[in-house]
Amino acid sequence: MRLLVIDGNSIVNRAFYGIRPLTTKDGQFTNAIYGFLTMLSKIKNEENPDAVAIAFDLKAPTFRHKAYSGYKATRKGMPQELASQMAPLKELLTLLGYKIVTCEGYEADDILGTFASACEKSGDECVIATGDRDSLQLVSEKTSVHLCTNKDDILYTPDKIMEDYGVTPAGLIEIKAIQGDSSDNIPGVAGIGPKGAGELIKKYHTVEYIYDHIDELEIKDGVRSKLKNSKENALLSRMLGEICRTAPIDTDVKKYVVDMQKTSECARYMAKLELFSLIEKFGLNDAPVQSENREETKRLEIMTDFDSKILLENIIKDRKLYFYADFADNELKSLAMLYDGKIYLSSDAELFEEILKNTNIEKYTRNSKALFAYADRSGFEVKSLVFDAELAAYLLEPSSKDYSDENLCKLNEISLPVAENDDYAVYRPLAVYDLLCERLNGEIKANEQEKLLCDVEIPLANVLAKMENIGFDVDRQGIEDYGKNLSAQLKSLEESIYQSAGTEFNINSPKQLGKVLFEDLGLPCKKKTKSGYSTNAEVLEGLRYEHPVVEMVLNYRTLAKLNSTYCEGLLKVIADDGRIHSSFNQTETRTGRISSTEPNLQNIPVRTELGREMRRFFCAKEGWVLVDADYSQIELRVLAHIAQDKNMVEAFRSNEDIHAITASQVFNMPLDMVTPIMRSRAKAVNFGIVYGIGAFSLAKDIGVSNKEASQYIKSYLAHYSGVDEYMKNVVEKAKQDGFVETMFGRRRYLPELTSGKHMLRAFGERVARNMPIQGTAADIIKIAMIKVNERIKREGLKARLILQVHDELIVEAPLEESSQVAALLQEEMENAVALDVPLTADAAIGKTWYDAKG
DNA sequence: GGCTTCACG
DNA sequence: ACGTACGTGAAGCCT
Repeated sequence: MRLLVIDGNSIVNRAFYGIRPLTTKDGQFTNAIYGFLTMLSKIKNEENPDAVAIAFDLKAPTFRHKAYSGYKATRKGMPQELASQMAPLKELLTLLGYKIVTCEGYEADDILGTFASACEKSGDECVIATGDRDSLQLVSEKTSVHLCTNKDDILYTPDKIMEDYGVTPAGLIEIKAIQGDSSDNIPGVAGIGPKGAGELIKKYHTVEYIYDHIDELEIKDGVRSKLKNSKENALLSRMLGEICRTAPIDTDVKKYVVDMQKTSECARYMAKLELFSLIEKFGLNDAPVQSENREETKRLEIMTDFDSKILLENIIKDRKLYFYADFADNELKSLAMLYDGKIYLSSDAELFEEILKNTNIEKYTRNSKALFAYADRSGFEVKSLVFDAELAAYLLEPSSKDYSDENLCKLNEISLPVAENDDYAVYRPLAVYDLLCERLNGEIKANEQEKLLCDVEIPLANVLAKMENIGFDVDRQGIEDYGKNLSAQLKSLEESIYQSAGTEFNINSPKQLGKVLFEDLGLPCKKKTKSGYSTNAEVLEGLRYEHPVVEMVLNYRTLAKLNSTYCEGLLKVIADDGRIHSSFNQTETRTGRISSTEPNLQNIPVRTELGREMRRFFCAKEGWVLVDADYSQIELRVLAHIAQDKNMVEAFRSNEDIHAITASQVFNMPLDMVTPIMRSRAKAVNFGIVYGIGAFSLAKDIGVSNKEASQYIKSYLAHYSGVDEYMKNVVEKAKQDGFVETMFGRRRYLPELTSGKHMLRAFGERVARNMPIQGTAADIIKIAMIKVNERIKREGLKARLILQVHDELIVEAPLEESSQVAALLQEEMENAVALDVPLTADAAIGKTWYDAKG
């Protein structure tokens, strides 16, 4: 037989650098994939092999995976633009029926050498396709090398090697030992290059012979002394330069016969990568249509009458289960399991618990937070939940609004089976859930997001489930009294406003209010909205002294907000247990933060004293206290780390007031001369930088001229040059990749960057600057939450995490645990990840949220 | 259901 | 010439 062995890494490099950058609409680079497959097709046509093996190096893990355990961030090796194509390429090759060969501890070269030797023994023919002349040493009567160069491909046989180099293939190893190879860290003999090495080997054949007869050789004394000086290096190089031929791989040629079965998947995958010309090249044109037709005729099979025990045994044998669970009133309503292509429906809570608790059943599901919550209420832990399609889809496309199974199937072009009964229609996606999960998981792997999914999002769902179940104790009576007080004040304010304005109108209607202020009273209008006059607080502030009614309206607004959103709003959602159980949404934000709804506990007032009073009603239960810890300047610290800004890193290491230091840098004066005004301006610049700043908005924010504001920014970026560089680079990279990412590989795609509209593009650029910072901070506190819960469990405490507010965690703890909890909370938050700057968190203890917040 | 406003990080 | 900082959720008005 004739075996073609592809040097995968070498060919993919050639493809990447040889073909202009190509990307899909959403920014996935595809030029290396395209180039590889084109080259593969050409080589196959020319060489006509019976079997094909594709060898790859096992790539070193990238830094992100190590960051979780505190590894310092450095990335080397292949550029991201190429690295991001490796996984999709391998997936596609596999779908095309090729076998990929890798081997722990061995490089692709060694795999080539091993195949060559094996063919030698078995009498098969071997053709090695590579772009790298290193492999020429493997040439023999049975092995040829198909060398891909920029111009033409050259086929090397022993004769061709003799013609080009004047030595045998084995002689090439000897030449290399003397000549050296800087790219492989092979030293060779100092001062002798390819020409000199070639002459020596042509004459004396081996390095060993040269050194055994060093004083008898007919060579110049200069060359002799160079050889003598580098003897050790030369002998070492001789060893390093010889390709290993004994990698532990399967060399049975028959196993590498190409067998393409998944034609339709191939065609779809290529279509997804927008490589339409390849579909034709590989003859896959008709594939998708056929497969759609086949799938459409599939009927949904529902099983309702079966023995739970037998099914459970079968599932345990499979070690894997795809299922949906639905709940009603905190009870299991239906459990739908995919087994043997059929849907098994059950409401057997015992079976459900057996499955969830079983470590040997890998569970693939959706809405894992609800599962965790159910298990938490029932008093057991879910084990081996390895995949959640919603969470996976969120990591793949965080800007999406619809993670329903139907939509995910649609996006992945998976057609659903037909349901004959409407009641069962909801299970249609479950019938193809194995396919969907496989597809999503493949993409997660291709994006290198497995750790983010398995070590962050899935465990976090468990933490959030427990937080929702526990809830936050509130003082109902307190809120009611506070609300009554507000209502009374509102009533009297309302009358004063009518009197002052000289007319009765709905103060809550911006439209009516605008008419009264700007038409009836004739106040000057500075700003407009789409639908009329703007009456927001900023505008009203400006009119405060123009007319007494303005101040009253401002007050009215403040009180009305407190009353309706907070007093009335919160009273509506107090549960029977006297606590508020917010929902924490894990797939809502485009940056990786969590959000909170019904009610939103992440925007309880704090900035004004009156509003802050609300927090007195959020309390710990009898005999317990709240322990509240928040990160100090987490986003700026993340920025210092990501941008690797020497100055800013130093500032944080000094543990001084960062805004004051910034002021002293921007205003160029000693730290003790910084005034409060200067500090507050510097603080605004720091915030602005994180948000992707413009001079106009900064000027508006701190009330200085546009010119002055842009001066601040200029000075800031001059002092923090690492930040300046980061801000430029991150936008540049986002334009190339089509997305930005956090330290942990969370992505956000930015189609805005390719927009022709200036506004939209500028927005995309600000987001590119902001998301890696906000997102990394979000990743960090998520990791901290998981660690805090693990720690509390490990130490056997009763304390429990009840709330997260982006950079703040709240734990409810028995009074006697409070100092231990405060210490562990601070410790886990500060050590959640290791950055080049310290992370600091401050913890405080109190009976209510008001008291516990620093 | 879109718009405006305002609460939080 | 454009319009002006990132990320959320809730309430109320109005079409």
